[in-house]
Amino acid sequence: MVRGRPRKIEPDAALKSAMIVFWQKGFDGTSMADLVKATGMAKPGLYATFGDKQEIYSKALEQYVKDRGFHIAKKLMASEKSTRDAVRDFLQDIAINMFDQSTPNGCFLVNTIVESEAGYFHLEVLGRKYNDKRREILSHFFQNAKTAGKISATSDPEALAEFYMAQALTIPVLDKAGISQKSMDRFIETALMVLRDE
Amino acid sequence: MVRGRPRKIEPDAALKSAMIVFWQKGFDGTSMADLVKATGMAKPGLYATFGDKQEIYSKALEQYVKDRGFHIAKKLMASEKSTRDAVRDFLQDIAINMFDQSTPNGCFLVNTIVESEAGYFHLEVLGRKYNDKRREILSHFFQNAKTAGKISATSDPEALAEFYMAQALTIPVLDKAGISQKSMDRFIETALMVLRDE
DNA sequence: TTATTAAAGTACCAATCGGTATTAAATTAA
DNA sequence: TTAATTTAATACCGATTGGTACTTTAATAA
Repeated sequence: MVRGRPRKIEPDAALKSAMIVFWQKGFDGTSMADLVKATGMAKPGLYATFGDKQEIYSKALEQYVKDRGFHIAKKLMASEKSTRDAVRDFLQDIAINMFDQSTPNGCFLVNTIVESEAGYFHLEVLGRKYNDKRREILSHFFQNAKTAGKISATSDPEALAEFYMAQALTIPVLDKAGISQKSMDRFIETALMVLRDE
Repeated sequence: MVRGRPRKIEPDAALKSAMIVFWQKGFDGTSMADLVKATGMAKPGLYATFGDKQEIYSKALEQYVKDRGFHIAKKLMASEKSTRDAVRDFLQDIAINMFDQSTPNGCFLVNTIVESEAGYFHLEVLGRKYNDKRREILSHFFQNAKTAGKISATSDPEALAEFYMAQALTIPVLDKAGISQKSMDRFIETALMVLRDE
């Protein structure tokens, strides 16, 4: 059996709470006191369990991406619909998350990319790493679609992957800018016009 | 003549310096000490001239949008090229600003939109206000193009305005994500496929 | 000169920042 | 019971936070 005093808060639960706070208020906007209040852990417990503020942020972002980011991209890969319809689902899945009132607006990954600045520890590296991963998944998707003859032989899978990865970044920004659900739907349809022949 | 001790730093110059710092480090990431160092004004001078930190931020953003944001949109309005070519210029003008090494990466307005969060003073209101203005200009552009017969009668000017306003928000995020100039060009060409018939 | 005006500059405020040393409590193994 | 182990909890650290009171300096008007 495990010796010592039992934990009051499980690390995973604490990390999830910390994620919400960082997502909502950013790295600079979040204080250790905020994390203490949100997680229910005392400050020394946070340091012992996760490390310093930067490490808590890194681990929170990692959990966010694993839980949310890749899940949608993998659903895209598994889709058996037409390319156009599969991409529509992909963008709509992201948009639906935006209007979920039980989580903060926007996207934690996009926040990280935008808040990062050269010399600002590894926020920058972190944001790019996860974003590149998402673009790779999209790249495989369009590569597969091309070899399967589902999209035109003259289309550029890399360019399409880059474009729709960019749209996946845009949707959270539009959400933060206060766009309506109706406008969001129209935006997605317009973005799909790039694939109008497919 | 003006009585009293002459200013060491002109308010406009100080505001420009403050703008760069806020642009680079965000509202939370910028301290009053940072502003003192950047502007050359002492702290009491900043308060007397501009007000508190929030007011300095508001005025810095206002100056940013007036100097940079509308200038590009107005150039679009004045363009006599085809709709497609005019929009290409519009997006490329934004991209060129991104790779200007004399200013921070990204866009101050996008940073404001992303950093803002419900209940977080008027960052939110501020960001939306300026963004709406830009969308209106784009809306007029596509409206004009439609009545002039430069784009198809079946196209939706509001949807096109919304889409390209969104791309104008995306370019700075791509810049922050570390995209290359070559990829940026390819991205713009892909985004123009929405107008491929025009 | 001498007021008057306005800005610069210094020094300070309480509060909060990220981070840690230390002690108290709760569990298991012996 | 006792020792060992692990976490919780309190209290504290120096540094920095946003913001201000007060003094000094440099100009003009009388």
